[in-house]
Amino acid sequence: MTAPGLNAACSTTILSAATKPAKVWAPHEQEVEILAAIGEPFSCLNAVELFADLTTQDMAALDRMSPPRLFRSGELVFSQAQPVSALFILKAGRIRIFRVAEDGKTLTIAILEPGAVFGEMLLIGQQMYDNYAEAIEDSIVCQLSAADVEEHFLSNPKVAVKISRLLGEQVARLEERLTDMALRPLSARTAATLLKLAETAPRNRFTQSQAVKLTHEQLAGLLGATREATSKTMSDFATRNLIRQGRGRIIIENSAGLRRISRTTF
Amino acid sequence: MTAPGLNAACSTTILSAATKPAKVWAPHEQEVEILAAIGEPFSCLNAVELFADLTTQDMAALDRMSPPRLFRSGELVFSQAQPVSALFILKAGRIRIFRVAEDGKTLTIAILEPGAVFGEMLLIGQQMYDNYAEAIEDSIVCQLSAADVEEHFLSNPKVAVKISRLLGEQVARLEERLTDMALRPLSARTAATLLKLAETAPRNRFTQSQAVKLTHEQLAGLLGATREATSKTMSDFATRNLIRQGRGRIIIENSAGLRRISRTTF
DNA sequence: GCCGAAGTGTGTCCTGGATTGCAGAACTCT
DNA sequence: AGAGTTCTGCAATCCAGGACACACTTCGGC
Repeated sequence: MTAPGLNAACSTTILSAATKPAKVWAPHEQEVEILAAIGEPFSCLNAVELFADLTTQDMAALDRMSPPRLFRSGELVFSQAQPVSALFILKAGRIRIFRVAEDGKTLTIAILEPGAVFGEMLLIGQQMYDNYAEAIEDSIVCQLSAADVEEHFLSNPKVAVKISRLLGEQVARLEERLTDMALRPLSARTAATLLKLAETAPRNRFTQSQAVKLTHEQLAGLLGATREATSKTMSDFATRNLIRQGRGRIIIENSAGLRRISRTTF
Repeated sequence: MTAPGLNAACSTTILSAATKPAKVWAPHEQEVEILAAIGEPFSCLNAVELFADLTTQDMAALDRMSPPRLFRSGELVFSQAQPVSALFILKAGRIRIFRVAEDGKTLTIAILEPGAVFGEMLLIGQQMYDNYAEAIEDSIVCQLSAADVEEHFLSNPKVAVKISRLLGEQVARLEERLTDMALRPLSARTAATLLKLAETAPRNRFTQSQAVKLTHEQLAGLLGATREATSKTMSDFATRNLIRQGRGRIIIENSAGLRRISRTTF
């Protein structure tokens, strides 16, 4: 239950610690909390599906080679300046992967939850990869160097197949998103995105409602829309009782209704 | 030189035959031409980069199992109704991969040239894959059944790695396209797309100009825009001498100029 | 408690493309 | 050579969202 899975249901203590953003480098007691988490018994590797087929020895070896590192909320994990040369595993916190246009506008490709693996492009010898990764909460990230990955990984056919599957899913998701972008109005995209995000989110066992922990601005980045337009859509949804709003969090009230809207074209 | 590569530079006879569309099933002499191509000495498999690492025996075996099949211009290679259950190799002609929205509007995901492999999602056990594939010229396609692929393929780690690379490139392309869609105006997207298409196209050795063989409508499908808007952009480009137009083909005259526009944001 | 920052609600104006509806030009087939 | 298709070119109108510009509120820090 403390094992970091793909959803955020893990290790509440870590998460709640990471939740408090500390923009201006204010090392206080919360930092100790986070740092404590680094030393926790659970390695970066286990419980990450990608590594499930490794031998215990390999796993241990890799684990020793992958020092956990803390990124403050707002810090860049990688960028053009510091191009990807490693495989990252997100242990705690949240990371936003995004791209930047010439004029500075950005589109968020994904928002990662603990347990996610990123920087996978390196696995396939891709140099050109102009994505940025930024911690949107204080986050703990382990990194495996390219060489280590090469040695322990690509040799193992089971892992290779798993990587293919991973990438394949990503392709499917991206194609879906692309067509949404091209031929669906903002309202539909918003509804769809909320639902998708909710899947990952923990469900309140009593009310069955689910909370998405994002600001309108972050959501807008994901939708490829402006903050204003997104806000408008959200308050529209709110008045229709499809969602409830709280500063930085959105609670899905009526997922059926959202699903209907998400299928709408006009 | 007759070997089908990833660009369209191969086997001119086949291609020119396939060029003539025959919408209403009019089996005439052109068909014989196409059918003749089926029997040609070159197998579907060799010269496709994905299979380069197979043993000659494996290759021969697979080749025997992959009957070439003719699709008329306009025919569907697969769809929801006939979901993907095989790996396809495009031997001659051109295939358009696309998705459909509820209201019937479509977005073209890719336009494939001879030598391309598609239906790769099956490789990774993806069922949900609501893409359609349609021949936009008379095309010859070989197909490998899922079982055959499984047996001869996934066992081979080199091939697995190659598949990863393939998918990885696709991910990169899609992310690029997604951000273009989200934050670039039509003109920029059009220019960028033309340039990308031109890469694949053969280059006129004298003028250095390259021709993209698409109608405005097909291009619009790729851009996620209407035919009209695309036409407008194209004639704009034409008056600026960036391109020259011909029914169903666009000749790049000034790729530097296009590149400049493709980087523009406004 | 107070202050500043971050997050949200609105309102107005303005524009890039979608929509609609034709008309002419270029091919293809017979 | 004629007839039906397929492409391409306009032009008029409409509208979802972008760009700006603020006001208000909630929160975390001091």
